[in-house]
Amino acid sequence: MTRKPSGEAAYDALMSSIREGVFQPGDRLREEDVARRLDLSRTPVREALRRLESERIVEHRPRIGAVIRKLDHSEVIELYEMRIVLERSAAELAAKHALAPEIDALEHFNTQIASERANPMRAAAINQDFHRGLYRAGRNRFLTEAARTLNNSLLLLGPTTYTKSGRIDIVVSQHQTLIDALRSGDPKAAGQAAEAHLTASLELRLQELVL
Amino acid sequence: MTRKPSGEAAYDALMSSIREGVFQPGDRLREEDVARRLDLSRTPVREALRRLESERIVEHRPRIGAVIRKLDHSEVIELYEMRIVLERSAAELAAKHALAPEIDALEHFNTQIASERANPMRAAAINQDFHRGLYRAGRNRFLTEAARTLNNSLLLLGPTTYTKSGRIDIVVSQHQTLIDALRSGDPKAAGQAAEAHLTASLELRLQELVL
DNA sequence: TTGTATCCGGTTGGATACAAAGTTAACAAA
DNA sequence: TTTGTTAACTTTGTATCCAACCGGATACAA
Repeated sequence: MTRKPSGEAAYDALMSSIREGVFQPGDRLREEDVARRLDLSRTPVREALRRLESERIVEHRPRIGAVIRKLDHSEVIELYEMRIVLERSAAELAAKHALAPEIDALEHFNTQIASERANPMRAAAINQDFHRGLYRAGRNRFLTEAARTLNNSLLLLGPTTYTKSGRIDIVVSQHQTLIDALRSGDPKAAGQAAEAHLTASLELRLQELVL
Repeated sequence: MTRKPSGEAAYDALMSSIREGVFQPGDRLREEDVARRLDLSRTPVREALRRLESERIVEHRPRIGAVIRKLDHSEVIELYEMRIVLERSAAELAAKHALAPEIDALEHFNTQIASERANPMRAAAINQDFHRGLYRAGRNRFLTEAARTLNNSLLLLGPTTYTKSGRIDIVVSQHQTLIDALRSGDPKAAGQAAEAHLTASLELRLQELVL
């Protein structure tokens, strides 16, 4: 068994740290610091940081270090706008290409989300699976990859908004609308359902950001 | 004047080489070779190669080196499909956000393309400007960035298909349809114009690939 | 002749050492 | 007290060095 390259390990570790909020937007990541923390040399750390830079998670400021990006208001809007673009397209494509078992799987995820009403963290995780499944059903690797990158950027905004009571039920029903459209192989309806879903999500996010 | 970091220079150099066909899909890029050629050490070269990898231009094969990717048939389809997604969205957004001078600029580019009928290379270059302008008018940095990456992938397919006689006139007229839609601020029409334009482009590309 | 084991060369993976450049802090002067 | 200047320090940029690993070639045995 060949173990995974350190560079990748460093990338994963940093990603997790960001996901868990250990590093916050605005934080500096000095190569030497990170290297010490992960018990590696600077070389693989650098590699990881450059990768984060190419995904626009960090900004590279010479002589300062990598800084975790802050998204200003307009960037948040653009981010969600882009997410809507991608997800609408994924839904349209999935309506054309998805096989019945794939749609079944989506429905299964949605049921699980509903049953985890009490546990927002868990529900959010399954929600990720749902969306990943949708992209995969769309059968376009470039689209899937773009979505993955975009989701990473989304981490910069902090944890997902699943705490509001009643929110989960709304999400589940929106998912169901999408699933129905997929089953009937209606790209247009699927696209609109996805768009409506994410638009709602954006509105909620904006309400939170105002706080 | 601080000169640009070698890593970036290496990236640009490699990118140009690919654009100009010096390196072809399937070619191996050994770090040491590239380093010698650019008169650098392996470190910045590595950085450039990793970046190319993250943009899916090269594939990283341990102990073999970076290999310039070959796109199989289904990937070509997916690539264009994705391009249609992005450009349709850019057109829709541009219809909402573009200022009159921006649309004027697009029209100017289109006129230039028409006047360079005799020089396909030159026309292709201006065509790039046209599309870049469209994205910028869409006012979404994530979308613009995704398009940039995708265009790099497109380089893997070789030079653009502007040689066919009459092709340029068709392109120009399709661009004009799009411009008209932008002027009337009609996102739907703009999106459809963009989609029609790129669909035609895909068809042509596929005809060539069969050869 | 074919299958297998072993060895050697090539290539990347990672670490360290050194150079260059910006940042910051201290100090002096207004 | 504030501002300008300088000098030390911090941090990245690049080169080089060593180690690990894979692949192929070769030799030996069945």
